Amino acid sequence: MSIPSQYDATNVEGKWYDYWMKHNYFHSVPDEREPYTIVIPPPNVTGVLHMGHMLNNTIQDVLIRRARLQGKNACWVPGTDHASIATEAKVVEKLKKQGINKNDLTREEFLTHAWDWTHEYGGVILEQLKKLGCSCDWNRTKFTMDDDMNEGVIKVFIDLYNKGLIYRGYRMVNWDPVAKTTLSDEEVNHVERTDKLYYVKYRIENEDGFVTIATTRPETILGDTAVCINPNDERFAHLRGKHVIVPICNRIVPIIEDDYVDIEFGTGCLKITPAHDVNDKEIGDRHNLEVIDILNDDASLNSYGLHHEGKGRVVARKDVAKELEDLGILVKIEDITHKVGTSERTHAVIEPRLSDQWFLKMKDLVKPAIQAVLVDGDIKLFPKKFENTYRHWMENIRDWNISRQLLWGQQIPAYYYGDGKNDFVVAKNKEEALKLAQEKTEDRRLKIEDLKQDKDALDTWFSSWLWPMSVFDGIRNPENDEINYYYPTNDLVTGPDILFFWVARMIVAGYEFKGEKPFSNVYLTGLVRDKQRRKMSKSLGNSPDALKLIADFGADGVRVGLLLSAAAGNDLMFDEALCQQGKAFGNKIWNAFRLINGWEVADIEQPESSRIAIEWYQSKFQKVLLEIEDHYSKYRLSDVLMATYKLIWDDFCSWLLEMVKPTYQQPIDKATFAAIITILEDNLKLLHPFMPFLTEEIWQHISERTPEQALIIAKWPEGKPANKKLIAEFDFAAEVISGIRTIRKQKNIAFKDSIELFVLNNDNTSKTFDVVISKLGNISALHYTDTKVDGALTFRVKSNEYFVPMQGGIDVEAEIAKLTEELNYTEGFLKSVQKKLANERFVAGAPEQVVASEKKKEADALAKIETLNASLASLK
RNA sequence: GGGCGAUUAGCUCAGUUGGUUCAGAGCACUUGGUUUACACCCAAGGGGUCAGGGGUUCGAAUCCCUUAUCGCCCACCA
Repeated sequence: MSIPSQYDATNVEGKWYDYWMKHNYFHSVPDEREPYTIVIPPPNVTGVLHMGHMLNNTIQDVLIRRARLQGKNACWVPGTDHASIATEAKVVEKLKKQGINKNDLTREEFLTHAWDWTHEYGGVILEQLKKLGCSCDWNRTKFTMDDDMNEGVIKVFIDLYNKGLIYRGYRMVNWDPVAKTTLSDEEVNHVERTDKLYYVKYRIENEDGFVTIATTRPETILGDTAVCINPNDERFAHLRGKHVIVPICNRIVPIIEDDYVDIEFGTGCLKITPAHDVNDKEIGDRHNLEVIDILNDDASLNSYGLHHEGKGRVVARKDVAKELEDLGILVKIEDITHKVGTSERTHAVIEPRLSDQWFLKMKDLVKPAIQAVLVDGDIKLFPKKFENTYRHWMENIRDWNISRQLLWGQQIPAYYYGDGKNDFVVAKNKEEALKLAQEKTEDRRLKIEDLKQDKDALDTWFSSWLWPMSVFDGIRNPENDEINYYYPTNDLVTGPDILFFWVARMIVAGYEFKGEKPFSNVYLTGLVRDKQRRKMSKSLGNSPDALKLIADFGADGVRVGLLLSAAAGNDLMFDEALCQQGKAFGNKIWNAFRLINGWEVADIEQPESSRIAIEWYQSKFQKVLLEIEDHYSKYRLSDVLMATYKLIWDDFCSWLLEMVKPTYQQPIDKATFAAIITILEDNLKLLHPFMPFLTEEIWQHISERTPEQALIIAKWPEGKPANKKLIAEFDFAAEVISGIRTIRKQKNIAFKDSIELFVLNNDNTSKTFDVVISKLGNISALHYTDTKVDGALTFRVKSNEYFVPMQGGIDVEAEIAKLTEELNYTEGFLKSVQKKLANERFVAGAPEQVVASEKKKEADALAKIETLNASLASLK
């Protein structure tokens, strides 16, 4: 059988994914084993795989595969999110292209289009995750708008309403005029912009005087219902109790006094537009001002805009400014840099707007969630610094606006039966609603046709905050076997951008509806950026095509590339070169396998060098295994990977295989071969979470395996004590070999030419690895000596001296120069150590072992100087 | 405006409670190598006042103060 020298991922990966699927390894059902559960952060149903998903899901797959190898009942629940606002926007866009206006459609018609769209594009992203190797339990795939999920959401809404936590209120909300819906505070991003600040004169009623106000939104002048000054502002004392005339609309409005006004800012005089500013609304409430809403739902001006009616707010702003200028009351325009609220989804500038919306009271709900993370530590955030962010948000939480003026989503289960503000009931369907309404009104004549369901849908996050429970049907059937087995889940892997949207709210929901945390650990990934630190975005075009990357480097290569430098919470500077490194690593292991696979095994005696090499590697493996476990426990996955990488590349390939490798065309002994196979298998287990395809491929090449023996369900290596002394002895031997190689290089001695080596063993070093030194250094004879060897090249390891005799003598000058340099360095080092030791306060103040170690350093340096001087003397 | 975090080799980052193993890793770089596992490779090297300044200490990348730069989160100043 000939095996190609290049590992070909493309032909291998599909094969093993199919094999894993066929044998149902990803599927989990409750049993007696310890569960290990992850619920996927559901991507938007219509989304496509991008770098963020790749990173995120690779991390989850690493965790889930490791748990599986550890013998836990690993369950990774996949699914998608209906993403109300994003999906609805896409559907509206698509309909528009077909010449269909959303407003011309009935709710049912629109939803049909939306479902068509969902069925067409939905799940594409899940197929892409399969290419990445994600071992999700696909039988459990959920969608946040599945019937059972909807039921759960409605149940929760009713429950919270009945507890008095959900209320309907006429409030100032964030209005997205593009999506034509309200947004929660969390969906508003404040971005810095430079705008114009307009100074406008308002004439004082029945006087000649003016008062000047400053505004960035002159069009809102049409909604002004007062002008406000600070009661302590003496400059405006003469205005108290008077009225001004609002320009353009000539409305006569009072001058009011309120402490809110900052005397220092602008003109110290503020126009009040209660319908379009949060603060103005509050001031308006305090002073009983009229509220005049001048905007339509697309932010164009309504009839209060007078002759500007119908203009969009941007145009209206310009035109109003022009009109003010023509009226001669525009005093000046300044540039101002300030933060403007924009929509998370549409990026439109948010209009503060008054409307009837549904809210969830958060203050009490949040209490157990604060306790769990910040006091009890039941839930841990990685990295920890996010706990501060979490605290700040939780402690300043405001009520959650959960209604959206959208069709795509769970419709709010409130039914109106009359015209009054409170003429509604909340129920899971019309029949129940009718009963409740009849009871409430004591009017038995009320009919189903009299009920009208609230048009609004719920915020997407109002369904996804239940995700860890609802995927196990834990909302509808709170005590079912699945929820009791899998919940609370173990780890959640997601980006910090949805810490508030999702993570915090899931914690809140977990305690409220299940009385328990939803997960124990939260791993917050960083953002994937390009190597110039720019965010990856469609508009910049700097986001690599995920599937192309997999095609070029293999899923294993991409996974390694992503995780090589992805500390929790740190942004990831992505560079294709990292995937190349991952691919090269795969090839390296592939070739190690080829080497082993090519050996002919014979019933011959095991060489001592092989015996000791294997013993050493077993210890080294254990040492690294311990490090790896420690890194896993801290979610330091790139450190796990790097430790595995070095173990396999350096220790296994560069050292162990070279040590046991038989000479060309010679067979290998049985004992060594068997040990090497076991070692290779253990290495594959450690690597499997990161490179699942390659490792399974090699695993199955090593020997015939039944489905029960597949690597994906193999047993994680057992921890055993490591022989630290042996590892230290090897490290010493490795330095000796390195010294030999240096001399070979300097003197151009080819490896195939054997050399002699003399050792002056000042250090009383163990001889355990002499056979290895001889083999890897191609030493014909290794002699111990009590005296220096003349006419030889030398090097030192610790206090030992090594001599390589040279035919035709050596370059004395060069040798002297080399020794002199080493002597100078050592003397300088000695000086610094002695200075420390001469300091009485150091000797008195430092711990004993620190002083002892300094003394040892001193002794070592003195011994080394002595040998160096002796060598120099013999050369001269 | 408030808060948090960062600044260590050309790049990306480790560095846990100040002291053996503290100045490290991977990549990149330099030099040499057609050894029959692998050039996606092997071997040997070079490279850092630990952002600047001050302080505490016998001793500081590590603790404190300060300056600078960058990033993130929160916030209704027209």
